[in-house]
Amino acid sequence: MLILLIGKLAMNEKEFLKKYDIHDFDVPLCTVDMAIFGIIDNELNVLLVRRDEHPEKDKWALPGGFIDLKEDKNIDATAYRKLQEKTGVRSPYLEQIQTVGSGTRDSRGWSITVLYFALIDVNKVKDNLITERSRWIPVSKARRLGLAFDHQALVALANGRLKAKTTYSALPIELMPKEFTLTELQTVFETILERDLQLKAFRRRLLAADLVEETGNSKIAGKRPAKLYRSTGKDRNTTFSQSLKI
Amino acid sequence: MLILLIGKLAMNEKEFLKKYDIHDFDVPLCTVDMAIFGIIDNELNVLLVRRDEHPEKDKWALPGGFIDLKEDKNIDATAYRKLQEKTGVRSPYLEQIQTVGSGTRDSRGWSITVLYFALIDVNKVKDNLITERSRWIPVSKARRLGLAFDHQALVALANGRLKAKTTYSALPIELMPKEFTLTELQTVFETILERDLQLKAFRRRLLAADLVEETGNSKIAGKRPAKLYRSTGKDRNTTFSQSLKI
DNA sequence: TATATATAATGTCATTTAGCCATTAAATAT
DNA sequence: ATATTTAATGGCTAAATGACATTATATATA
Repeated sequence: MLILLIGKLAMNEKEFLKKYDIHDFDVPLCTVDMAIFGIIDNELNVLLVRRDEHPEKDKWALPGGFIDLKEDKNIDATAYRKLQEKTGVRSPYLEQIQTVGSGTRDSRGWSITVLYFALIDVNKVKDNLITERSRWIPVSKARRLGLAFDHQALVALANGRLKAKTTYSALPIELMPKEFTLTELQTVFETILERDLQLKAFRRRLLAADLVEETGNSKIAGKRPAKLYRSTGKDRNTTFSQSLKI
Repeated sequence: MLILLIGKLAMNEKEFLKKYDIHDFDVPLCTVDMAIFGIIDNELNVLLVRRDEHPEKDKWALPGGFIDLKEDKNIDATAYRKLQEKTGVRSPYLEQIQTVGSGTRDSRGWSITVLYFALIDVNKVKDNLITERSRWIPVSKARRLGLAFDHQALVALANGRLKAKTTYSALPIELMPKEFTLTELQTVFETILERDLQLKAFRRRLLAADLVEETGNSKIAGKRPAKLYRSTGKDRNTTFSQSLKI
């Protein structure tokens, strides 16, 4: 009897799925967009592309696109694929930020986009991928370009998240080349936070948490040579108990 | 000439949109799910519903559903609507957590869900909405029910976010009735954090940040009457510079 | 060669906030 | 009255950041 019942339920579900067609319902358009950040000349840049197609053709936009239902196992895979296509970078720092959806943000109809942000060392990006239609643009200048859709707001969202995380983590290390001086790293932090930091407090914080270590090399930029450091790889997980003031 | 060009572009876009049909592409199924939390008998509960329909019929699940493309202006509106349907609560604390998507989480095909969490005072929920098929269930027991889809993981995600936020904010105040004692509030914090807190440190933190204020009333629970407090309404925005240990 | 200068790095104390534990306060029960 | 129990405060310690002075190491130049 119990088995019969289970059998009946299973059959019902089978029949249900047989008849089920996603196209019977109105569904929103669904995309993944990437805010890929990198540091160029002590400035925070975001990778933008000029749209090849309608709508919003020829406007600058965040790289992104549709989920490939055959290729992408999950939604993170879509983001990794997009990032790979645009930068060639293997293992970037990637994090989902937020999903934005409304009936008005895309002229094609009700649409949602899952926004990710990525932090990469710009030197790792394959040169041939940076073209007239795919460029690093300073975040401060991006708003003047009149980005496609609501991508202006998406850049602001991603930038806000990066800024917030920078007050309680060492995530910006992901933006650095293999070897860097602590002065360079501090400058990157200051760029993101849009304020100056105390030199001593900054170093103490990073070193106490064992987030960076000396490479033994040094770099002559100014007068006295600066020690070069590398990441210990802990920066993706470490959160400080005390956050920096805003 | 320039005007002609613009005219041409505009026409192209118009034509493009005319031909555009979302159903020409394979799109994922898209839902919104809600993890609605409340405190009952000093325990963290989540509102679950028994599924009326296939797939996963009769299994317990998070309340949720499809975006109503005609009614919902944006995706937050979908979440508010779902919450209103299930609880009748007007202005809950609501926050988007994460979007989960994969080809395997739903038997109907590739699907994504935008997960929200809400914090409400259980007393505000209309009694008639709590039925045999829509019940408060302790988070600790939810995992034993074998929830539908990946809702087990979604509850864990939401619970994790709540726990994390409780270390650096006063968000759990949103779970309290209008008037409450600080001992009661501390118990709620301890429930969420799954550890005891220092009485003095807890009060100092909340009072110094001006998050609660005396109502002038008191409540006789044990021996000495306890002062009753109310929220000052700052708890949604305040983040402490120093987070509690985990 | 000595000295000025600029950048790098460290020393030290003040401030803030959480952790901890003892003590006091205010009610009820006996 | 006194014991008991829960509520609330006092006061010290510990940990981490903020602020600023001081020292270190290179180059440039008289």
